[in-house]
Amino acid sequence: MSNQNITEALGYLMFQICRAHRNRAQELLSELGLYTGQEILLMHLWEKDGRSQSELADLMCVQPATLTKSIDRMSTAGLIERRPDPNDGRVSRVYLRQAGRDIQALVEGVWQQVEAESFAHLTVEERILLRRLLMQVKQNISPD
Amino acid sequence: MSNQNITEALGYLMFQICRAHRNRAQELLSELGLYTGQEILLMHLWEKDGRSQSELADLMCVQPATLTKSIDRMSTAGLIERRPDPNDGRVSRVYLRQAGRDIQALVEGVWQQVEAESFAHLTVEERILLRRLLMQVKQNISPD
DNA sequence: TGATATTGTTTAGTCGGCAAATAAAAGCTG
DNA sequence: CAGCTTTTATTTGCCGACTAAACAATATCA
Repeated sequence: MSNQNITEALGYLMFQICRAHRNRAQELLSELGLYTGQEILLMHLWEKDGRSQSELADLMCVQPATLTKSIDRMSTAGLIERRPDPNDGRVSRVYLRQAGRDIQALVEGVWQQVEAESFAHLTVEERILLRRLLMQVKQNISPD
Repeated sequence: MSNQNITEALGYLMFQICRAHRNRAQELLSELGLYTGQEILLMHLWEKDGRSQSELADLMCVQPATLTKSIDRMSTAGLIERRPDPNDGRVSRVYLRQAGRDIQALVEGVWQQVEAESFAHLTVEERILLRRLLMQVKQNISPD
């Protein structure tokens, strides 16, 4: 119970898996001209276009300052664009451009592939169980 | 089975947990003057002092270039120091300095605290099960 | 109405990561 | 032994992430 060694912590195990997951996703996403994390932003726009930056920051659990630079780069790349909110001069809303829409299927394919690789050799029951356990962990640690 | 939506992927769930875990650890480690990831390097030195950089890179699943800069900063901070290997002119070995030894108990305390917070409300059986499932995922995705 | 919060975004600086190119030392091989 | 290959570490440059601070626009309230 009192694991002195960090190496044996469940948190460290998850840390290693997430890094491997990220590296594998990056390997495939780089072929689409994307960097890690950019597909998450696109995903939220595919779900609902024209979100404000603070809205995106909340959804992505990221600081607003992180988004500013990322949106700059993705705008330069032609994936998205900023447009000021007509009703509130403070907020700037983020909209998909055509290039950002066009890669949706490819990006989702990448995620499905990595998902399949990661959770191979697990039965359906085990996946359901894993999801239930992880949901509990998320509730424990997320500042809801 | 064919989850179109990335939000519902198990990989995304783990991604969110890892970020929350990292942020929580960072919050506590910053009080010790450490940045995220530095405690992992120290951990491997506490286990065995004087490791080479390539050895550390393997253990940490990190590129050598990442370590170079991190070791620079941690050396400046007085936590560790580089010493050339007497038998092989290529390798430089990393040794703990006193400040790096002194914070071991504090850092391990932080990890135990975050571990306890993260995996609260899970029975012993559930933790064992979670570990088994995660080990399988790690084997799937890690380039052993 | 006018002074004071509050909210949304940006800027500057730092850190952990990566890839690609480079340099230096050791190992191998004919 | 000379030449090629492999291993080890560094440099450069970029991206995602953070904090702290600044700035601009809207809300709030006396």
